[in-house]
Amino acid sequence: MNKTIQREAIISELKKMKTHPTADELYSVLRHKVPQISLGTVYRNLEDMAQRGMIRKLELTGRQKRFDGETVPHHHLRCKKCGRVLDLRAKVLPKLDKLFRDLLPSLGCDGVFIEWAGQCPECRQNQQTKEEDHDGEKSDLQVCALRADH
Amino acid sequence: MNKTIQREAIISELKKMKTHPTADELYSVLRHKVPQISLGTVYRNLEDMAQRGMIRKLELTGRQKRFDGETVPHHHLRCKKCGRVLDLRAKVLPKLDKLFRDLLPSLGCDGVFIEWAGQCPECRQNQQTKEEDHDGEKSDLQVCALRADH
DNA sequence: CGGAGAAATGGTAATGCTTATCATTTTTTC
DNA sequence: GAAAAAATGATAAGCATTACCATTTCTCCG
Repeated sequence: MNKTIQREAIISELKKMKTHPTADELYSVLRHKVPQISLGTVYRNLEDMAQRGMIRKLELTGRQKRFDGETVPHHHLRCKKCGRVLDLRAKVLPKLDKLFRDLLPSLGCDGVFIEWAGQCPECRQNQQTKEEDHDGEKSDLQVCALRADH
Repeated sequence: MNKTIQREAIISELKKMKTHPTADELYSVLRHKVPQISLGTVYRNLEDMAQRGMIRKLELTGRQKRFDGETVPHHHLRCKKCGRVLDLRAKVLPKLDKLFRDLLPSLGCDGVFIEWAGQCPECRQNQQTKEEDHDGEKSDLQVCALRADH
């Protein structure tokens, strides 16, 4: 894999971002630094790098593919309000991973994809502010509509 | 929602199928029964019916959307060999659902998507047959490459 | 260095899946 | 059974991604 300006920019920018960008999101950021870069180059390199394990192509629901500069496995939350994908960290999650690891052979499976759904802290904050404004207004938060189900 | 030949065929055929077909898979089956049906009609109706809860649009990884005539939540396995999506049933799964339901509030989430990965029974069978043929050849089954990780 | 060969790029076209549009047909209502 | 409402088929448009290819950029080695 040769060293090129585009390639270096792609990986360094992705590693900096914490937002698991889609190819076009990364592209629009990169244009500020490497104006002549093309969307095809971004796609091509993201794919190659993911293949080599330098970055991670996320297996998520939804139309567009997302990429992550962090290669250590971790959980993700998709915000139902703003659509962004955020890291989810909690003490129970490593335990949950262990549980799954132990469970897989008995199910005849060798992997599992998990995507959490809810509201990100930011949207939750906005929601609260709104509720304070219209004091007494009902929250539209759906509580625990479990969808571990497909 | 008016009664039409196309609509009746779409829902009855989907309910019969156990393969969680994509829109075009269902379309190619339907053409045998309702030759003049169009792909657009299939898409439109699947979407409408999912909205009304008559059927279920599956939240899965991968390019194409899949639909399920069974509206009761259950787990799915995607076969790494043939790519099909099958129902996954096991005693532990309801317990797992309960665990998730209890866990969600503490994580600040209100839902979770799970997709199991592995080989379907059919492909597993074929694999075994092959191994018997080339007696002693190594299996290429990856054991427990946990991917509860994105 | 510097030139040959290999690899990557940018621009564009093509692909695959899905949604939108709209004139025509079918269904419902009264 | 006619008017109004809804759905259909055919086609075009949209979006995300991949393929293609002439040109440019890298790397290697004398």
